Amino acid sequence: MNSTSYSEENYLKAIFHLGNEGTLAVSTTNLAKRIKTKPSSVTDMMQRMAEKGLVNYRKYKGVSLTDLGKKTALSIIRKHRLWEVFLVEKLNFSWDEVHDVAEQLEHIKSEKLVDLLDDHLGYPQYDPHGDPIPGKDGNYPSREKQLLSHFPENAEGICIGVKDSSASLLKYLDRHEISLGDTIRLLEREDYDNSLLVAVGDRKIRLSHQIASNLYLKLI
Amino acid sequence: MNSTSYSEENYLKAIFHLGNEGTLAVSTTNLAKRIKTKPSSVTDMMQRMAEKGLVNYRKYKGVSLTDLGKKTALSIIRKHRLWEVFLVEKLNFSWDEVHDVAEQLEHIKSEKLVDLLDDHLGYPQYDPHGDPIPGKDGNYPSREKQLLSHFPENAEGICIGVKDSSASLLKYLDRHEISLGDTIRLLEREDYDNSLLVAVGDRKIRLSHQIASNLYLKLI
DNA sequence: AATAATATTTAGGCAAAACTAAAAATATGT
DNA sequence: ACATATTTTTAGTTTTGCCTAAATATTATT
Repeated sequence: MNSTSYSEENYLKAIFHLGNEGTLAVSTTNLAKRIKTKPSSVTDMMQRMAEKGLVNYRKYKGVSLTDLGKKTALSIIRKHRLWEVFLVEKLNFSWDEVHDVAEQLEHIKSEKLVDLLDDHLGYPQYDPHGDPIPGKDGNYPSREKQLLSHFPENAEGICIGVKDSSASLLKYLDRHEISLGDTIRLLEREDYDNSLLVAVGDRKIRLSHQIASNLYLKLI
Repeated sequence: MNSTSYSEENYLKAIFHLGNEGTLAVSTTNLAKRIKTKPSSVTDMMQRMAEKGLVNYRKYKGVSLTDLGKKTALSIIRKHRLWEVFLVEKLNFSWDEVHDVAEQLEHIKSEKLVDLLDDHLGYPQYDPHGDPIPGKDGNYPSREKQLLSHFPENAEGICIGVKDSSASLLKYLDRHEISLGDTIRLLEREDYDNSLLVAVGDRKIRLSHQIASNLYLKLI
């Protein structure tokens, strides 16, 4: 069995993140933006990855992950997040410097390494950004809540909490009439500043990344 | 400046190890054997790496490292050995399982990572196999002793100690009339079983890898 | 429903790093 | 020193992952 390449793994991860945990189909253009490459390169890659059984690809219809693809994506995300914990907790990286290094470390191939690292860290459930770490079996430890900033486009959720529970954040939400229990749909992500256009009930509101990365929603 | 690729880094390491710490010229055939590739591929690569200023290459005359090449090689060896220490001391890998994983980890690019790792490990001087860890500046901490098994072909040294000081090893050496202070020259390395043909004084002896990796010599 | 705009795919190429087969240079044996 | 053997290089391909430009589908507009 020829195992997945560095590039393939990055595609799997991107598809997983863009397509609401790998179930929705993702367009080649969106993938291209995410991977920072051209749509034609994506098409090319998707055709090869479909051959390998990693993705479901239908011309002009986008891609989604196969079971194998999803399993592989989860194992990479698992590695990424475990390494992030290691970097912050053991090496004293600050949480915002971690990403680029973890992006490299996640591709190291050794099951034993991951298992021993997991053990060494005490089987953490969340990474330094609060994102859940998939288990060895690929199961997410309770997919209850997710940051609005991590939502895929068009996903909908119910507001169930905040990450930073400072008075100023709560006041902000109050002023904009966003309360726990509200249904929020992500309409559009602005690449430039990472702000989000969301629908709260029937109102459309633009939220900064700052806000969105502090709002926990439960996917519906 | 475009930084060194995964492949290039492996070539640098190989040249360093084959050519008595990067000063001697190394033949393309020997390099090919080491890298497990074909001589023609090596020639190809050497021409491109010479362009980049990493090696000195003269047609039919072999290659050696430039200062830049040597500096880069040392930084990779530094990373490799630091990771080995990490794997054994922090994750409880056994010393013989470490190599393949360290081979991958050594290519992670992040100066901060290496520095913090070094700190986390308490600035170790030797890796789990007893090989010295180059410092940030590329200096070896005393090149006094080196395992016979790490010798390049035709290098000569004086036997100054053993790594495993068990009775059985010492008896073996006694029986074969090898004593501290003897001058030993490595004549030939057998790829198949890693055994070595050496000259002790004017006698030629074949030593198993097992033995050679427990004999410390001082290079002369 | 026809046309314009946008998204996606095809076709043809390029660079890295490998390969094989053949040519050229160096080394060896007598 | 000369023929032969070995080593090294060149030339021509392959695969991976990307690119641009052109062709084709799909979606949106009126």
